[in-house]
Amino acid sequence: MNKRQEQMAETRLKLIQAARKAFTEKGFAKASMDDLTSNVGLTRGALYHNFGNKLGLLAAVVDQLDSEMATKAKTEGDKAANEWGSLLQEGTAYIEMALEPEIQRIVLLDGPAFLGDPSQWPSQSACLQITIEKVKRLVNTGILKNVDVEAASRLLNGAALNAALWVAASDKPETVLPKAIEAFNALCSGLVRKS
Amino acid sequence: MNKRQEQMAETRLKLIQAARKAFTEKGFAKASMDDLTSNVGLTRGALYHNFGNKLGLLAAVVDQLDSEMATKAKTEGDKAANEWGSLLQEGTAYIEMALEPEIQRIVLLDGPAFLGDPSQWPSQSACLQITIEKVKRLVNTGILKNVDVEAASRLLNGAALNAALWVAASDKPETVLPKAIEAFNALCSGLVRKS
DNA sequence: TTATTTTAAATACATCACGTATGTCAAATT
DNA sequence: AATTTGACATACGTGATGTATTTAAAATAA
Repeated sequence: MNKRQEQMAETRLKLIQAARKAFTEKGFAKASMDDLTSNVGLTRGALYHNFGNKLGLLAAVVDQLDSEMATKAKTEGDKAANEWGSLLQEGTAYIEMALEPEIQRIVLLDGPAFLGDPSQWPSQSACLQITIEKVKRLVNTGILKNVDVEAASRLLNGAALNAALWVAASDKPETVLPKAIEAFNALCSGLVRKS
Repeated sequence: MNKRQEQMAETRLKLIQAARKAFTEKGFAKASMDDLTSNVGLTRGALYHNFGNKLGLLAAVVDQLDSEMATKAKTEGDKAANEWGSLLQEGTAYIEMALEPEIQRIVLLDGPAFLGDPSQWPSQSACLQITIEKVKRLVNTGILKNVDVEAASRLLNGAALNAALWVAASDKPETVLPKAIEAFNALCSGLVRKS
């Protein structure tokens, strides 16, 4: 790799790091690009050169977070004993991740508002893809009803997201979280094929 | 009522109308207050006098839309033969309403991003309240499992919302909509107490 | 090694939107 | 009829984005 490319990769990392912090703390709309760049010893020149504009930077940040989420969800899901438990585990993991301010603010709130529907993002919402894969397998093995895979996956993700928003905004998250997970599991059971 | 108050009420209506239009077309962030006020023959002076700031105007608009949604959902739900069907009907109505650009852009995307968690809005999300009432009654009559009412309601609302975002962003909404509704019904059935 | 070209990033500038401070005129009050 | 209130307009300051230009360092070529 070039010395130039190395340098550039480093500034991209720096900028994304700074953006994650700034967007989380101030929200995308109120985060100043002058501020966040100077925090890592750069100027907006670097930012526009690397990401085109403010939205481009947001897209890059969302992409990074989304892929981190997908990895984590998959890891957690794989810990379960069977495929069905795996779906529940992934959902739980998703709810818990969505409690992190970084995820919530950037991916769940600002992301859709400024970049539009997640399924049309460049990253194509890796997180949703994971759920789709899992549901598809469960439908194919006959464990789940024969519902539309993408529909069911999107609904599950949506439910998990709202659960997380609720938990995060509540006074006592630790009390509310188990209730959210229980309700999520109940909803999931609605997809099971009746024996 | 005063002549002055009459006038003021009229300008408030005008501004909210203009805002609904502008926010829907450009999104909250990119909507210019100079533009939307001049569209109804006013200036930003009127806006700041009546709503304090840009966020105040958004809150007023969201409040209006939210209460329209709640009314509609209730009306649709009341058409059903029984309480259970009523819940499904409300959910369906919610999904269908969320297809309207106005609802989607302002209430579902910009609202949470700029005003925060819907349950903490001044309107307290009338829409969610309706669902909570319905679920509460179904739990009390023993039709639903003994899950936490608010948790279940929030998850249902979240699922419906994401379903709508999906349908709206799809190429053929008319094909996708029934799939979304079917999946929603399946999820709901997970809340039913086993006989 | 030296000269030339590329290019990552900085700087300077134009534009535009928000919010505040001030002004104005009609309407309500006395 | 005089005075005060207040709904809205106007003028201005601040700050943020995006673009055009410049700089300087690294890659390439001679």
